[in-house]
Amino acid sequence: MTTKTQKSEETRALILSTALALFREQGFEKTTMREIAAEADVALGATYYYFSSKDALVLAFYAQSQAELEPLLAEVLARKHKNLQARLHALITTKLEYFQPNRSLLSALAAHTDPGHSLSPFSEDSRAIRERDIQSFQQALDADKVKYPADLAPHLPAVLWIYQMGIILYWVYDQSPGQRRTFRLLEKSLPIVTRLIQLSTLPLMKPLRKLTVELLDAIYGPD
Amino acid sequence: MTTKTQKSEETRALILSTALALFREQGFEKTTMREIAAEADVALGATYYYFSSKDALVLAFYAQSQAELEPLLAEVLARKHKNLQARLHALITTKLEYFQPNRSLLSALAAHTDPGHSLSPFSEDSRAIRERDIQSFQQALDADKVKYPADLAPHLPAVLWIYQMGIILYWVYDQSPGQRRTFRLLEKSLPIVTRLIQLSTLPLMKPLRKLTVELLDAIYGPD
DNA sequence: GTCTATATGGAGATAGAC
DNA sequence: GTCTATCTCCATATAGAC
Repeated sequence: MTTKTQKSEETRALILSTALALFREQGFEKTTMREIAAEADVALGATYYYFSSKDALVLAFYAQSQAELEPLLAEVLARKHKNLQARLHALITTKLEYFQPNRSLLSALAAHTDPGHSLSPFSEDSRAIRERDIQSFQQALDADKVKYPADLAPHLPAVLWIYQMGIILYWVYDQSPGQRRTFRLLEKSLPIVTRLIQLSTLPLMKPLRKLTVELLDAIYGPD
Repeated sequence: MTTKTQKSEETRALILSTALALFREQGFEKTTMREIAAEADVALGATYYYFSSKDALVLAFYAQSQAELEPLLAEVLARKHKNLQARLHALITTKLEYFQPNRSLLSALAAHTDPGHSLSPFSEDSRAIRERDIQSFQQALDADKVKYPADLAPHLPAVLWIYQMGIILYWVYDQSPGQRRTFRLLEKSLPIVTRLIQLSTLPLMKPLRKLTVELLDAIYGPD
């Protein structure tokens, strides 16, 4: 049965890698399940046996990517960056570089804002991936000795994650050569984000911070 | 030929209203083009003759909605609100109320972040609608005698429009009873938005504002 | 458990009737 | 120009072979 399981694992891997190659070459929409099956030399049904839908292939890619990214991100966080801004910059650019070859595939993921859609970054299906990803921002924040306001601090990782998702979304659809608009966006927005976090500690900002925390509680709190 | 044109116009209207009714009843995804054609008593091809795709029906709905909304929004803006916050609140709630019966249909619009997809609020196809909509925020800003910083002012309508789109997106997928979470989100976020705009006039905020304007220039500027 | 052959039903395209 | 009948291709489902 080891044999069987192993053979199965190989078939699964073959189908996934074939699919990813085709997605890369022709894009997600253009590639059909029939093509994937034919190219991998299995019947169409076999493809569905391993991946219950075309979307499931993308989800598998997403999960695999996150697993491969984890050590890369850990390594990035282990480096001695001079401040939060530098760490965030390193985290985000590492991800963009990693996803570069499959940029068009990511659009299949980014295309869905509907939290009910399994491919949405906000869906239940991608919850585990999302929570791990948010964790990396927690670490980026914790690497500083600086104290963030107690009321705001618990929300910051999720806020930074949303910021990152915005950047990635922009990048996915960025048609400029080498996606240079995205990098300009990153260079311009990152200082604002970190500056705002710094400002939030000022007594003058107390009222605005209070409003912001209330807003975040409303978003993440119960109905 | 008046007859012909008129008959045609009637068929078109019939197909559109039939489609919208079905979308309302069963949702966008569940409704098939075949059903629409059958219910409207025309051949499938006729439906495609008037609307080149299922998405085109939604776009037609969007355009029609915007046309119907325009006088409503003008009326709202004509009322004497006490400040920007009140005007924005009125604008946004008016839209939400108007779209209430077709909330699920809006998800077909909101589902696409891809600016290349015609149903995206950022697409070329919806540019005219978008620009008119941004105009209403321009008017909401102009109704005040207050001067906004000259560097930031030109960007404010588009920024407020994005804020509105965020609220609408949240509303579309809000599963809480009566979408009360969205209204809480609106009550909590609107003061922050207007407060930030006020703060932006402070000399202390000059550096941050400068960064923000640079960011906006990068977003809306050329490649 | 793994996989094949075949079926279903839908979006969209098209040739041509009127 | 308006519309019908029909076709193609696709995602997905399923019965059952091995």
